Amino acid sequence: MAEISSDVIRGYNDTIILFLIKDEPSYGYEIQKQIRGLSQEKYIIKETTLYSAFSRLEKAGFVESFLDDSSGKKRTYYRITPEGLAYYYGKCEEWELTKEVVEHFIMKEAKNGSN
Amino acid sequence: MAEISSDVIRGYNDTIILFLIKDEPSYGYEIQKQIRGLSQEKYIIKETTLYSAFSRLEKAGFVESFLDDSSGKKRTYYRITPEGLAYYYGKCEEWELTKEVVEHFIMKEAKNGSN
DNA sequence: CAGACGTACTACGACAGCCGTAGTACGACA
DNA sequence: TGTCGTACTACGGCTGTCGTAGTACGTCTG
Repeated sequence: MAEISSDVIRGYNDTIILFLIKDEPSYGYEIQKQIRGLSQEKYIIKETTLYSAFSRLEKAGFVESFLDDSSGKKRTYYRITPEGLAYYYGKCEEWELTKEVVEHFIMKEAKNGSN
Repeated sequence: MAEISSDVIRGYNDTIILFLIKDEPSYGYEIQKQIRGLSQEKYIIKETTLYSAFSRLEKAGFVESFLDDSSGKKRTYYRITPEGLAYYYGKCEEWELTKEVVEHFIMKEAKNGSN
């Protein structure tokens, strides 16, 4: 059973995060669980990867953070900015292109049979 | 016009190279041109990226090199090994999985319209 | 009430792969 | 003779991922 290598996803972690906060703000732990769930355990983002992505995105102006402890837990929520949304849509378009390109070099039905 | 960022392809450069030598050996310059051509100029691999991939692949036992100057030019050709072929097919399967996962987070028809 | 467990992070440093820059070398062509 | 295209090699910087570790607080359990 193939596993997804992180180098493949590398260019899309930011995009995945933006997707998950684009309708409503969320926070690290929750996003991690959502990625895990939506990918059916096929992709589990590492905490350090996730939080460093947040700071990168905030530095870039693609997300804004705010604190909320109304749940009893202190959490840093992230909200997408208009620039972040534009970036997200750009990445979606890029994805379509990338897919097209990569598939020139990929064989589906790779092989039937043995070793 | 979207451009493909290298981080996206990062996990697939090796796969692309293996694809291009899997039926017959080839060499750096030629492979570079093939990638450019097959992707319709959408992906242009950098020389340094390409050659460092070759040495990585050779170290891993996925390709073998040999010299040929019968064309008047001295060239280092690379030939895929059985292990390299197996790796290639594995990557093809991984690609299908990756595609599936990423597309949970991508919106097609991202937006119609302006800016 | 102590300790384990789950939640929610932060800090630090290593490493891999991409890429910019630069340089070599040689043949063809003008 | 000089420029262009071919065919590389070397070096070093940078970005993003990830291993390891540690903090802190709430809840649940015995």
